[in-house]
Amino acid sequence: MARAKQYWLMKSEAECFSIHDLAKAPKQTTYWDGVRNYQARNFMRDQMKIGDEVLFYHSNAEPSAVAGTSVIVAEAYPDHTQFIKTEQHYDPKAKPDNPPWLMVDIKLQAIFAEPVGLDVLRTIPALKDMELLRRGSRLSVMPVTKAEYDTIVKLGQGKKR
DNA sequence: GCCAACGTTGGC
DNA sequence: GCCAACGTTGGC
Repeated sequence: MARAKQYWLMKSEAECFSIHDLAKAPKQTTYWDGVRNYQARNFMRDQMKIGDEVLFYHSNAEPSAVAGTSVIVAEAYPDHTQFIKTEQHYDPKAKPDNPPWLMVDIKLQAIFAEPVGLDVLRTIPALKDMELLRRGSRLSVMPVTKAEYDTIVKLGQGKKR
């Protein structure tokens, strides 16, 4: 039996790589490099599958917000940037025969008509248990429930007024 | 294996 | 730019 689709939230600094950069990328697809946290890596390595849907979150943004959705199009494989000295996320301890850091590929699905800001997320009772909203939460890749995902997508599509 | 020091994330 | 919270490092 097919495994149930899972839902995720991935953070990117809007200044660094925004959903608009993804929209301009070839095939509207990119590799998600730079994850250097074991918990986040383990989510990608062990649980992320092709077809899983992802909330694209802008951190350190004005305002910080979920900006849209994307879909996993390649499962975890070695992140080549860990071996490149000039890369921001270069890891001098990474061994090519056993690379610790992985990445996935994501493809744009939709840019929200109305980005859903952190302040809005905090006001929604159905979202109160989200990892993102936990005090001190710093994970850059984290699971969300289908209910949370659907709630945020609905907000992002915007209401007719 | 403890834990202090340090570095990073990310909201504000 | 500040700083709280957290992860990582390294001395012991």
